[in-house]
Amino acid sequence: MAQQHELREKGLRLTPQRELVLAAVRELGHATPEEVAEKVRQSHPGINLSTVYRNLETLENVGLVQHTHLGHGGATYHAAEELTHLHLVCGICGSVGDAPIDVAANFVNTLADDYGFKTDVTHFAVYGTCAECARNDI
Amino acid sequence: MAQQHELREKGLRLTPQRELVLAAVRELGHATPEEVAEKVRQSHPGINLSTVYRNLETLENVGLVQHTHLGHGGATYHAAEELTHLHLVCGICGSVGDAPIDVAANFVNTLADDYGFKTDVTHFAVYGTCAECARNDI
DNA sequence: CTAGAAGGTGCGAACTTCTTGCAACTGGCA
DNA sequence: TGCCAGTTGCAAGAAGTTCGCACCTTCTAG
Repeated sequence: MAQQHELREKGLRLTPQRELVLAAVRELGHATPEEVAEKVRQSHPGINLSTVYRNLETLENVGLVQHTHLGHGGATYHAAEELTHLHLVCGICGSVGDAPIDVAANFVNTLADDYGFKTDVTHFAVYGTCAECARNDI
Repeated sequence: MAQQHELREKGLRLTPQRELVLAAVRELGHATPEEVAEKVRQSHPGINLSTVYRNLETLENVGLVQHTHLGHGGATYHAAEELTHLHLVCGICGSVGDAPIDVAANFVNTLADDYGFKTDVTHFAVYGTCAECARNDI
């Protein structure tokens, strides 16, 4: 498995829990710590929530996952490979849609040129109303 | 005072606590509930945190204030009048800068046209690195 | 193949932040 | 002036996250 090397290469020890947490994040796309824990428990019921939190933090430190704030309270984690799109969070139904990064390229460049602000596009959620809710609402 | 009318006009009862909460939000620009509470306590020490939370919620319902997610955990509140700019949150120093809404106009239009997504520009924080930290970091 | 050190895990307790129930109080209207 | 609904303060409670500590597992070296 290439996956094993991934962790080892980062100087991490290869534990079942760690592999499971990483696999869960990848499978879920984006998930809260608790969702990750729930997913992991399907194959490894005894895993502790603290362990999930610690592993998410560890994996984030080595760049394999990353967290984003999707609005309400807690952070949401993604696999690093998936950070190629923006998140469109609907304030009404709570759904999270995707859009390719380049729709924001212009915006990012403007901020960089005019304000010297280096935007981390993958980290911010775009808040608003999704197409479906907009249709129902009006 | 016009401020009194504001609250009355919205069908709210005029209490000292409520006025103070609104005044605090306006004065602080953007603040967490706890910061608002702290501010209010300078002139009215006995105020309860619950009261601040409830008033922020009430004021938001009538459109006098609004909350935004600036990243870590809790919500941040603004006076409605101030929602004419974006928030540029620096992930390193934590500072919150401003930029006029129109820098995002293009971006917003693209999302609306291509995805039917109605972006609430004032609600989302733009995450990244501010000019100062970018300078120190590189 | 085995033993030891470093690192990781589980568990429980503590924290922080925010919410809720309830009794007492107060602003606004008649 | 007096009543009623809306508000407040207090305290308990829920949710999400972190921390300390003892035990266990992985990896390295011999």
